[in-house]
Amino acid sequence: MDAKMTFSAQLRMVVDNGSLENCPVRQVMQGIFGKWSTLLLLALAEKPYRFGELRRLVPDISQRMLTQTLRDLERDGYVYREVYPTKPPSVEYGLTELGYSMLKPLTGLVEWASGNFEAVKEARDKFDRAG
Amino acid sequence: MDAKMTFSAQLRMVVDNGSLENCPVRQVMQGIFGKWSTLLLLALAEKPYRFGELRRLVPDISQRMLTQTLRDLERDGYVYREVYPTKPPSVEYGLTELGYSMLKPLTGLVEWASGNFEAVKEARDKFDRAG
DNA sequence: ACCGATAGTTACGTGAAAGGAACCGCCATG
DNA sequence: CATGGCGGTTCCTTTCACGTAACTATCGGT
Repeated sequence: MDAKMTFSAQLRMVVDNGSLENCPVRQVMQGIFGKWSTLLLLALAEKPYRFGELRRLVPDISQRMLTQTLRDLERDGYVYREVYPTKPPSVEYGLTELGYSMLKPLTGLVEWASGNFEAVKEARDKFDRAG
Repeated sequence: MDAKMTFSAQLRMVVDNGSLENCPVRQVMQGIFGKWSTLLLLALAEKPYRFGELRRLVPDISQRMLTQTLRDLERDGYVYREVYPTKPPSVEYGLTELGYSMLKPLTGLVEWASGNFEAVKEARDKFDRAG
């Protein structure tokens, strides 16, 4: 659906629907732009992981933020959570179809960022020097 | 450059480079994910606008946030700012080449969000009902 | 009896981001 | 002479995302 939209059509999607607070695009994007969301989605894109594996894979994340971010991603339907009744119980996280589908445009952005951060860095330095 | 990257290669881009604080991908993405950034970039994609025109186009933004967001986008090289010595002086904002280049992957995400917010909404409702 | 690993939850604190309101200089118009 | 539009800046407050630390429960091993 909506295969190609003009910029102004997209703008209207973002800006309309009454107040901006209720804007559907904003509501979806906010769930993706958390500090750890992209990182975890990329990790899970490779293969499903268990909670502890994710902790070791992303050492800077706290236990609390890992739980919370995974819950948020699960709530939005990007990630599934499966509990195996082993002892001690193990919990597997992985991407849903919706998650994979969303990851495609998201990785487009990640690739752009990793390919262009030099240009952005230069722009920043130039701007700051012009001060 | 980096035409195709595996997920794990992307993950390494995000997670490596020593501490996450210095991660280049994160540094670039944070400049894009502000509350008003996407909205303004989409607006400027249509055509250059003056400060006051942008205010009227995005009525919910405060003067302060409009100035600040435009400055941030200018600093990162996505937006140019041109002052015309009319009276009173008028200031035009528009996308740079870098801005247009970044907007392509970004609109991919916006299109995904506008096409799939129903699915996300359903996932949220289902999750919340399951309690 | 105690320690570590599993996968969390709860309470509390903090800094960055965002919002609100007022103020600024300049000029043109009524 | 003062009012309004232009393009901001400054100060103050609030909100929220994120962080730290401690606590939970169950089981296996030593």
